[in-house]
Amino acid sequence: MKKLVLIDGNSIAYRAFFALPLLNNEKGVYTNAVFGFTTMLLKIIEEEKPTHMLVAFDAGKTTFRHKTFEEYKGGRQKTPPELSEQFPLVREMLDAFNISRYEAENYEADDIIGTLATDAAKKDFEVKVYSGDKDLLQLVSDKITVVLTKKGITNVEAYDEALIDEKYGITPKQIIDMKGLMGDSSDNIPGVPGVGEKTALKLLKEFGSVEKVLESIDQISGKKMKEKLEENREQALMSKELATIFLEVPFETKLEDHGFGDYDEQHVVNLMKELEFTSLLSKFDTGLAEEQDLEEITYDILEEITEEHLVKESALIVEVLSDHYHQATIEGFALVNEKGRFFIETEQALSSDAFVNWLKDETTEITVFDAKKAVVVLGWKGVLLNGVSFDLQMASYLLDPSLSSHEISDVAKRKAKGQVQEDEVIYGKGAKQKVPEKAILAEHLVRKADAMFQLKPVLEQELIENKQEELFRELEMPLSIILGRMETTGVKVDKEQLEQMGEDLAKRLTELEEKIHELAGGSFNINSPKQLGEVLFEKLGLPPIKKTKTGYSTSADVLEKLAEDHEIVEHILHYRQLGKLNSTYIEGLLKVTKDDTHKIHTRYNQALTQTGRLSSTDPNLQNIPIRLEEGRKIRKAFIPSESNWRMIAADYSQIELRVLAHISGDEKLIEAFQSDMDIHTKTAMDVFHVSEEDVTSNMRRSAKAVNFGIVYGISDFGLSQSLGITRKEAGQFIERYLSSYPKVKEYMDRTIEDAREKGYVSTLLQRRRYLPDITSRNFNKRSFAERTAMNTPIQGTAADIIKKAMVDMASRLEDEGLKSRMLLQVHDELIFEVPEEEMEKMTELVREVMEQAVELDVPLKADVSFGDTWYDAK
DNA sequence: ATCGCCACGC
DNA sequence: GACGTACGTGGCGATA
Repeated sequence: MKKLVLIDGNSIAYRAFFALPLLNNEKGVYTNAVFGFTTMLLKIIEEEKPTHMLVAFDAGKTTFRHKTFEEYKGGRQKTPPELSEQFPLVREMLDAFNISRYEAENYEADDIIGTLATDAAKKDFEVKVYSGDKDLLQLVSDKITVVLTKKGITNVEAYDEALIDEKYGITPKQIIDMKGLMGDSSDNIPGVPGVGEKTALKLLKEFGSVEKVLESIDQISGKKMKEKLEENREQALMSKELATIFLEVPFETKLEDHGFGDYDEQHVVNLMKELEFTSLLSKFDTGLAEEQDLEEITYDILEEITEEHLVKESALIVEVLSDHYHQATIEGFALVNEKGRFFIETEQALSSDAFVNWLKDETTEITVFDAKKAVVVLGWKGVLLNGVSFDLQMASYLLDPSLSSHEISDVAKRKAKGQVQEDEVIYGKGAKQKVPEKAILAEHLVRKADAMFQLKPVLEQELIENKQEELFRELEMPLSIILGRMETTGVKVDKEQLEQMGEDLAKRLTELEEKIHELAGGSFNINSPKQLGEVLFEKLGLPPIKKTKTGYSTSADVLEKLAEDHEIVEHILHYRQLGKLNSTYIEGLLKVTKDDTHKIHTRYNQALTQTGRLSSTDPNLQNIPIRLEEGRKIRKAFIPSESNWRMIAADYSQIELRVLAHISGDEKLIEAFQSDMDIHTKTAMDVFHVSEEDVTSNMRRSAKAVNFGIVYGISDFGLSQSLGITRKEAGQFIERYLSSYPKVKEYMDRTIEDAREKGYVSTLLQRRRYLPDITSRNFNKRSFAERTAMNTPIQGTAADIIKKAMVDMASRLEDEGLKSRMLLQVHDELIFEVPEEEMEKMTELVREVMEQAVELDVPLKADVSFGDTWYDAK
């Protein structure tokens, strides 16, 4: 069957413009509307698979409707120039896709669409109309569907007759009557004053049309309403006329001329490249095109490495495919410096004394990508890499942590230095990943090293301009080596302990499962939210409190509210809790424990979070349970790796709030920390204006939640959730907090202002986070950016501080010749394993180093504890 | 393989 | 009044 898609060009372009932030490409051309439009276009092509397509635009300013009513569309805001300038680009994009476009003097896009749609319907086409304008609903019939944008650009809703009936209770034709009565402020159609959507629909359901309503004025209840209708007879009829889409626009072309399907992909790809729509390009086969773009590169495959090749300033690739780099295979090396470009096979490299010694040399200045990975991988092979001076990934991350990729190929593209293919193109991905033949591998690695060699001075210069050089050289670079050592050291676990807990849990889970199935009156998978939802809310008839996109919500906060209604609920909560412990922690940890050493080697990602914190994977050792005793016991399995050693855990007390006190300079907060008060009690005193004795546990709980909110930048909504109060109350609460701490309020305002001016916020050690949404017209986006602006300097500075403490700690351990080892970092906490004889010294040293990491206007406080296991160090 | 839901930590 | 609301990682089930 033939299918015609008609697009209301102006409407969709407007929609895209306002839905997206004001993107521009490198040349400074605004592209957000074109981008949104193109996204929509691709979606339509993919989903509708139209045989015919046409995009209609409004032509000049006046149309035949202005003869009827001069002020038609009066009072409209002028199209922003940032949008106007994009229309030619939209047209260009349509031409690239070989899609017809049409505009006609005197007529609006609606009329063109209406004329074509009805014509096509007669010829038995299936017709889809895309717009953001409800007016078009009048066209709907059994052949014509109108798809309206809902929110954003690709979130749409398709209206057929049934849906219009469901939503409005009228037929498509009556949409015109509805507009006639209620008017349309955006088009400046007056309608009948005092009649809105509700009244219009009521009248239409009773009488059927504007004309019938006017004939039957005497039957209408309400004196006012009668008067209004009487007075505005003509206006109502005129409004209806204005809202009616004209279906006989004269065309020079035939419907058949607007076929779609044959277009030059390369043309589209080129235009998208020019506009920098990289995310959209992935849908096209650009691989070939990119390969053609690569210029030749020359290099040598080194059979013998000599001093000649090993100069001080070099870029080095240590190629490892797997992200999971512990004991991974090295695929090859590439070396680029002023002497040339070289590829070296792994065997060759590692058996060359000259090369290995060069790697070990601390005075070289090697540029790598992901220093930690290189150091760890080589470390497992017994090779030391000591001369790393520049980590390209780290530099890219510090310059802008929000970039979704810091891969060499992407940095190279961004800075237009060197030509590198993406790793995925060379190796494939997932199960299909494999190493290509030597020549291809060698060239790829050389290209990467070559790009790094060129990129290093560029990024270095940017770091200097940003005043981030010290952060880079003195903090993150040394830390990456330290983290690598921590990962390689690993932490020992008591496997038997974990296995024992696992058996215990398994038994209890079986019991709970039986109980739940019995109470439910049948067996089902408790782990499936879908099945669980059906049991709870359909079979057992409990009230569904919250819905998710795909069905009923069964989250813990929902279940807690249902606990009183049915016995089954508490068992489910318990089942969930134990199930989580068993699958994620017991089974999860056992899976990643090395068989021979019983050690776990996590990996820290040092170039990922937006705030400067680390993250940890395989396994994540930063979310081992602690809150509930049941889960906390998992920590009993983390033990020292040598006999007669113990665990030390040291955590910063309220580091974020201390940072806040420092950067805001608020006297009350500073005083509280100088006198080492319980900060939540202090907050309760200040917010509720009571003395210390009069702070109830509830007040303290609320104060704690507000402090939590300040630290994590949550919204009034977030606070209302955590305290179980209304959003309004939560909002008032936050206001009370801010008026209690005026300097904090000043800090918040100043930071937002700052972010607006500069486009980014920074931490104590000059870490940056860019916040483009801070000027967004979208309330949510803007609010989110504002909260981020306030929160990032706090959380990010805390991250800076503990990182500094780690670097200091590592040098102290070395300077003092201690055997103790730093094992883990959990955001505000450091874990060590310590020989018995160093315990006394270490407890003091750790405290001192952490508290002296930086000097603030408030003291930093670290609590140090120890025990035979991580659990006991509390 | 990828998405959605849920749950754990700070 | 919109609209969806700290940062992460991982397991599971459902779906493609």
